[in-house]
Amino acid sequence: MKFLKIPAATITRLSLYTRALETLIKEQVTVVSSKRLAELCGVNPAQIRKDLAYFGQFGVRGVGYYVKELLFDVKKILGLHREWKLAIVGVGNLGCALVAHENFTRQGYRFVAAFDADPMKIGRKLVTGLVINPPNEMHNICRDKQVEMGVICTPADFAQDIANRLVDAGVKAILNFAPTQIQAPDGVKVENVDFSVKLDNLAYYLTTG
Amino acid sequence: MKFLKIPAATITRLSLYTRALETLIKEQVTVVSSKRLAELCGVNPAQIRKDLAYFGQFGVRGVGYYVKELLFDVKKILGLHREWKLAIVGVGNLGCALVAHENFTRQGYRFVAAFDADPMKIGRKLVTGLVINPPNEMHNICRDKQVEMGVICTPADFAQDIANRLVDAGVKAILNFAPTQIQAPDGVKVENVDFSVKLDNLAYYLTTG
DNA sequence: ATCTTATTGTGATTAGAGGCACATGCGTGC
DNA sequence: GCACGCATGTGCCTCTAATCACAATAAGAT
Repeated sequence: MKFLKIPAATITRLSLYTRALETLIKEQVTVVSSKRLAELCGVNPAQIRKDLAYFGQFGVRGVGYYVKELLFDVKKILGLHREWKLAIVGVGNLGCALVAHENFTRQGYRFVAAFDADPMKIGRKLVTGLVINPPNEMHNICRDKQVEMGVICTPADFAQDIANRLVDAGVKAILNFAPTQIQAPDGVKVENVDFSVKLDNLAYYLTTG
Repeated sequence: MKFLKIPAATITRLSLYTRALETLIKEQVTVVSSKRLAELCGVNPAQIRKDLAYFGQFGVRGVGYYVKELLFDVKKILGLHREWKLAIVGVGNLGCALVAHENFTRQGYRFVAAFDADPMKIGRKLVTGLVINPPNEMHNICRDKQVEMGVICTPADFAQDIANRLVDAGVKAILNFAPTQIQAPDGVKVENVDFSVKLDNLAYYLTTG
């Protein structure tokens, strides 16, 4: 396949594939067809084949895909073959929950720093043993601990300021849970986890059918 | 404008617009152009005008949109002019955090029931005063309290079972935080909040540039 | 009253993603 | 060793969504 720009949706689906493949491994399935995998992920079989085709040839014609191999390859494509160092900013209810959450721990995502503006919290430890630091130390600590991703769990009003600080500290990827749009310079990727938007979608659906 | 099927992406953006409009109201701005609003939301101005055009004419040519009016209209479109009754299932760290979170409380989303399978938790109260019930009472309680949306915060393995119970209890909209794909019958809308996928996106971005 | 300026609403255009369908090629059975 | 069946890889087509560009039109200035 020629060298093409890869759709963001493809990357998102690759992530879905890894989960389905992990499930298959648990069930001791060794080979899977695009048809079967498609059912598990709720997508079109051709879609799967095309997504994979962006990165090479992973299947065997007449057979399918070897589950373990494919999982390895897809993880490698996504960059999940290594550990990632994260910092959490805003250690309220949600922030604490995330630090301990399986979605992070399952793969190689590790929190190595925590920040909060609340003076009452500074110096305290999270359940993981992580010490909470004040935001003004973000620059030094993040560089020190080589933080690669920042997770923002502050109220919306502070999110942009925190994002700026993270960028300043050399962080190139931000996961934003605050319900607001964050501006970041080129070269910094922001992903929003916006459940208020999802809720509104549901409300609309229920309202109109 | 003719009667057309409305893209899901449009609804998602409408939700973004409401947030930007609320910010503008706080800043006492009374009129806004599609250009300005587009900047705030990070989208194309024509996109905004077209999104709105699906539902009618809301602007004044040569002037722009009256912020307060537009916010009212868009909220009405999304169904945010009324209260919505939710149930939370899975009251771990994340579940607890969500029940108290501003994203839900800000608009008219109200938790009226909570469920968890852990016998240690049943009968206890959340910070909001909500009593935790066992899953087998879901059917009766949800119908009793007229729950309209269900929020799933269980581990992935239980998510599908819980979804089935919610559907059985007459719930027509599900917000799923578990990292797994949920099957639901026609007429039931499922939205996934999947931060493990978002993380993987960031990992990919950092890996390949 | 008319002209100017600003901004909407929308038809036309472009871009892009998803799905179909078939040729390709691997493995198995005879 | 050959033929058959099956699932991949991929060119092509379709459909949808985003963007452009302009005509319509409202407010304010002259």
